[in-house]
Amino acid sequence: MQTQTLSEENYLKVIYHLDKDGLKKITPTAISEALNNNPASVVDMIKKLVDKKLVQYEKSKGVKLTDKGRNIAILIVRKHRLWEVFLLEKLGYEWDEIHDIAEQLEHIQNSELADRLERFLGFPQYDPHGDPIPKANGEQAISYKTLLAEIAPGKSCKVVAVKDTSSSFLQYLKKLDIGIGTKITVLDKIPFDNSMSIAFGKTESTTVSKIFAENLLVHE
Amino acid sequence: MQTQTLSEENYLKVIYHLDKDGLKKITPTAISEALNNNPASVVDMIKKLVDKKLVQYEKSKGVKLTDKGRNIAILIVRKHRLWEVFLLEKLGYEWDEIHDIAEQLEHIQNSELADRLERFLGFPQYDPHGDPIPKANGEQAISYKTLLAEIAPGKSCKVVAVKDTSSSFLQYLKKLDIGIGTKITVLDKIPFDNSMSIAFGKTESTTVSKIFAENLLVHE
DNA sequence: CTTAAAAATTAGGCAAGACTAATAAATTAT
DNA sequence: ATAATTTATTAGTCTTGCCTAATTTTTAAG
Repeated sequence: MQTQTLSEENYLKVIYHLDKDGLKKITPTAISEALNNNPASVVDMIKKLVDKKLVQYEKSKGVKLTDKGRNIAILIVRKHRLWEVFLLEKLGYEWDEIHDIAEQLEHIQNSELADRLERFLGFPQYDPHGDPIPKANGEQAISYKTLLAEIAPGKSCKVVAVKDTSSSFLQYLKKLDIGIGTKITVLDKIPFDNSMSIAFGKTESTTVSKIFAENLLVHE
Repeated sequence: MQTQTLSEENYLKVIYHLDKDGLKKITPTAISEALNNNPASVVDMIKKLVDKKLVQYEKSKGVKLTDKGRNIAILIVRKHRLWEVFLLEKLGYEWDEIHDIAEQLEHIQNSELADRLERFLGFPQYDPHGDPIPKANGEQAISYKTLLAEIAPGKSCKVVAVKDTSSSFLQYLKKLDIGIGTKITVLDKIPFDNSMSIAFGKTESTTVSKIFAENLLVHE
């Protein structure tokens, strides 16, 4: 099993992410926009990836990952998300700092690394942005990410991520003592200004604004 | 503060390691042997590193790291050794598996990473090979290590590190069941070939070669 | 001191992966 | 359907970091 270059891995990952829905045609231009590079470079790389049987390419159907290519991409995503959990939970980084580091860590090559890391972290299901972490066999939990604003009164949810990563928002959350994993119960929604009253931790009731509720991602 | 390429970092690290004693002249050939590449490549890179003011080079005095270059090298070594501790203690890797992974991890770029990792690991002083972990300010614990080869017959010592970290050597140690902390008693030295017979653990007597004894670092 | 051997350097190339500019093909709009 | 526009592709360069072969410089030996 030959190994990929860093660049090849990044292409596979981007193609995988662009394929989210599975319907849209993945074109060289789309890839070049995602990678912030030149379409001509993409065409070159597609040829290389086709040679290596990591993708298929037909002008009419666009780029498709082969099983082999998809497996590699999933492993990279798996590593990325596991490392994000590590950076946040173990090293104490903030939500907005971990992505760039995980972007580097995801390329560390060692056949056992992802599995060992996963075990060490206690088999987390979601990363700190609320995205599901693929399992060793490639399976993925479904992403239930919703905005707090969409939770119905009476229901509870668990904070998985923030949409706005500005430090003013993060500091506000810290002050409230809301973090990843905090369980929030929605008590009431006020139609007038779309604010909501919520309960969490030791706080029995607090009112948060519409903007607040639209920037907190939760799992039901 | 501009960042280094992977290759540049590897050169700085190798030059730093070659400078251990501080006396020997560091030549392009020595570097090429350490990196397992061609002297011509080394000459190219030296020019580049001189331009970046990371090393100085005079034919008569050889290659010297500048303060800037040395600081970068020390940080790489620091990261390498911290990651080794992580891999061994947290992820449960074996002694001989960690080097190659740390070799990749040492290049992860983030200004806070080493410090956070160090705190997470509880400020370890030595890595799993017994080598001191440089502190954030560049200071290093002193290495009190001696070679097994220098231990007099009749005396005992404790393994603290290996000099050769090749996996062939580490695997040999594993097979013998020698690891960090193993107590070894030197029974005899054979002047003919500088081999020595030693006792350790349940092994009452085994003969090891000169090369072996010169690659095992111990504490009397 | 002169010669042989070793080390350093230069010159010229190569592969990866990016770029620009030019051209061809496919879409979209008229 | 044809023109206009957008997309894809090709050709030719560039940089990084490596290589080989040839040459020069240094060191070591006789």
